[in-house]
Amino acid sequence: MKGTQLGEFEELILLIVGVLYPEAYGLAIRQEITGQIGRKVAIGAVHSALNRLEDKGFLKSELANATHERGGRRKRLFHITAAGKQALQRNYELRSSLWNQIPDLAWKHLNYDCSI
Amino acid sequence: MKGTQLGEFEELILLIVGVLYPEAYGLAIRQEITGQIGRKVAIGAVHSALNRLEDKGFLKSELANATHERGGRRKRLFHITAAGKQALQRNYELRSSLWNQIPDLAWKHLNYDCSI
DNA sequence: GTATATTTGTTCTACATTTATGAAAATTGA
DNA sequence: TCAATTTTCATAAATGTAGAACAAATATAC
Repeated sequence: MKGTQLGEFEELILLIVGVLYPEAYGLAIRQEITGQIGRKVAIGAVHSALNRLEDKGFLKSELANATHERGGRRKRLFHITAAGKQALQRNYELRSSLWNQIPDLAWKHLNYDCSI
Repeated sequence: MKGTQLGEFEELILLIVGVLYPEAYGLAIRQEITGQIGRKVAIGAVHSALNRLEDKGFLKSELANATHERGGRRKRLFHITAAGKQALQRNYELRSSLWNQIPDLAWKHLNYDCSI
């Protein structure tokens, strides 16, 4: 992948930023992944994906003002750019197209529980 | 990703193996990617993805008999396993679900061509 | 017929990018 | 200062990318 391509994890993060808008920031995104999707990831993985996505122009971010809660470093809130939305749509269309091109024949052999 | 996850390129290869069934082998897959999809990849990239997919249990392969064409070496023909189909479907459903959870609000700001 | 070239295809090796992990550092309210 | 929250950083592992080396078959020249 060379810069403009969207990795598997990156696509997941991009979608979740959309779902969580306008409260999409590192830790909340991680919670969504572990809680809703049931996949365990470290916080660092999330942030490195967020940074790459911003470098590629699929996300933008700004620092939010401090909240009135105890503790709490300022959050970096992310949102999807037009390019990000376009990348998601392009991926969706490509996969749909390929999926529809798969002949029924390709699934037939799955019914027989043979070893090959 | 820990062994069972499907990478972006791996998912593409998996789909194309389905499309090309039962004539899915290294070079044909590469031609489909460059010709139909317009993405340039080296033949080594295709084979390493195929090998990983077979290791993960998403593909199986067998050696076909040699053809009577010029240079017709035996091909290694791939086909999707039940686990492979399941992985594709799971990915599809996860992305559809997330996409539908994105509030309209998340796209509103794209209409204004502002810098943030 | 046999040696050599040509074509088709896979395997091997090396390296780049993405994903993964957890500890350390930074910022904020009390 | 202290405790809470969030990001940043260093590092390792998995995935993606590239092309040369190797193998096996047919074609062609002699």
